[in-house]
Amino acid sequence: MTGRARWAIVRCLRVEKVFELRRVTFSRGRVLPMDEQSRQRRLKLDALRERNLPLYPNDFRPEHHTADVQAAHGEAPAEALAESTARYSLAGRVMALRSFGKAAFLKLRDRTGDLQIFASRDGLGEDSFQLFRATVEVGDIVGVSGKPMRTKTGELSVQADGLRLLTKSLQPLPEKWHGLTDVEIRYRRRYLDLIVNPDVRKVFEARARIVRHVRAFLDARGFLEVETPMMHALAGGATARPFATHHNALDMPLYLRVAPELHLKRLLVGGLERVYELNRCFRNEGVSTQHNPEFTMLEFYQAYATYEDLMRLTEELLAGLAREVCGSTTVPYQGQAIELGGPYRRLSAHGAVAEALGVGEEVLARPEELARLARANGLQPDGEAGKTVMALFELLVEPKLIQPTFVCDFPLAVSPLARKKAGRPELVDRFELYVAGREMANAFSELNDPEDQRERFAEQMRAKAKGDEEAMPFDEDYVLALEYGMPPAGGQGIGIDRLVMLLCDAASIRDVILFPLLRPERPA
RNA sequence: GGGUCGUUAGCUCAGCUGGUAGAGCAGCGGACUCUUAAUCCGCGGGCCAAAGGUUCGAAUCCUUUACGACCCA
Repeated sequence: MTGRARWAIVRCLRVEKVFELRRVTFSRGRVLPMDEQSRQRRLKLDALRERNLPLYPNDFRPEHHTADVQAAHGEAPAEALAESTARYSLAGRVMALRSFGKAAFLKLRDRTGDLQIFASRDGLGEDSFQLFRATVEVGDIVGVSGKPMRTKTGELSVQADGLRLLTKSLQPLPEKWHGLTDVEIRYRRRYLDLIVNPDVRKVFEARARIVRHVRAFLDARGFLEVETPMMHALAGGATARPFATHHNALDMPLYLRVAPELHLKRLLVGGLERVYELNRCFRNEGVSTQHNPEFTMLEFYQAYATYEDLMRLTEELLAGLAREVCGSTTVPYQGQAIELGGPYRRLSAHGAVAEALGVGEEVLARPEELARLARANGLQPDGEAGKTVMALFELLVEPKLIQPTFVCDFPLAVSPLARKKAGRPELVDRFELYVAGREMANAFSELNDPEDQRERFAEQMRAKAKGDEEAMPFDEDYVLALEYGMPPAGGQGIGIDRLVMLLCDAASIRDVILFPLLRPERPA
């Protein structure tokens, strides 16, 4: 044994002794407990130290992916592979390791898939093989070079003539058979989830395809993608509570936007005519399987269009997405088959509520009767008829709308930015699209009468004064924009997270957001 | 906000009416050049989420708290 090696071992023993006494490691000045396995993994780096090799080298350049090997030799028989002169260099994470005395099988995973590596003393040479044995284990990232082969059991593999540890994993991976199922750890350490559960990556790849398709769909129709402020002096455009923050240099309160609507419509005033924004919005409300405080919304606005035009556009968009992502307009969702090929059923909000209550629609117009029906369903009517009707809608109708359904003609009281219905001033030209019992989209013919808009804001202020924390603030600057003249237009918002849930058959919004909001593990 | 359930080894989970904490995988030592959850022999590993309480004795019973899941508003 060389002096250096002996010194290294002695040092290890000392280090081990310290750990034995303290059982801790140090991280950013904090003392953390360290378990046996992590300690063992650190010790394996000593074999590299003894040979003066870099612990975390970055000079290996893989020239292929595992899928390249599969594509080139997927069907080739063993004899053909034995004569093949093809050579590959690959890099990836060791997902499984079955070791024999002088040979071992590794399952190597890169972003294209898995491939088996055969590492033997004969292939690597005595020294490399011993180094491999001393340092590499499941979870590590390695670089491999070699030629294709087929094992006795017929599995396509690469026979390694070079194998290097590129990055040591100091933490053990979750168990190979059951994997990682603890949802809390899956969300908190999404990287682990992605390493161990390949389907998770598929969801986020699908999400990227969906977003790309939406953009391409709108771009092809002459819509301009824009970015408007996420920090607003007034959080308008939706009835929701905002997150508040503060700008130090300007010493002013700011709010994270709850919707981009009012800025996008200013752009209609500016003559852009067709605009869209696909980005984050923030709402300061509860967390659930349907709600994350930050979420991604698409909003688009088209001049000289009505909400009727947008229904047709929506059918086209969703049918195209279903074909793109699921390969069919019929998509499975939580055990149900959802048909996204249009046209979708249409019904009026009042009609649907009246039907669910088993009364005539005219009954909803009588305040006493409406209040009585609301109380009979466990609601506490607050006097505003339109709001009461929509509360009944959410309770009785919404969960039953499994197949895509446009719900039309909403009460004025819940629609402060929408155009009044001609001849029915208590209603607006608006629809919401429901799929699988959930709101997927919200659209209306835009209100472009500045005097009417001024009155609607005033009504919101009255509601706020009465304690409605979700009521919209009065946006004088927006009314000023309308006074210059906004072309008649239709506008729509689509919740991208819910859309991804639908197309990926995900039960929880957390399954389609890489890093959903969770409370800190230890309160600050 | 309310209800139900959960939190035990790195991971997946047992642990009965209270009697000193268990398995598989992973890890460590050894054997093995064709495995597929490799196999075989041996060995370590735990503040039972946290704090209080009841008890001779608590992972187990009670209370509170934290975090999470599901359902409801």
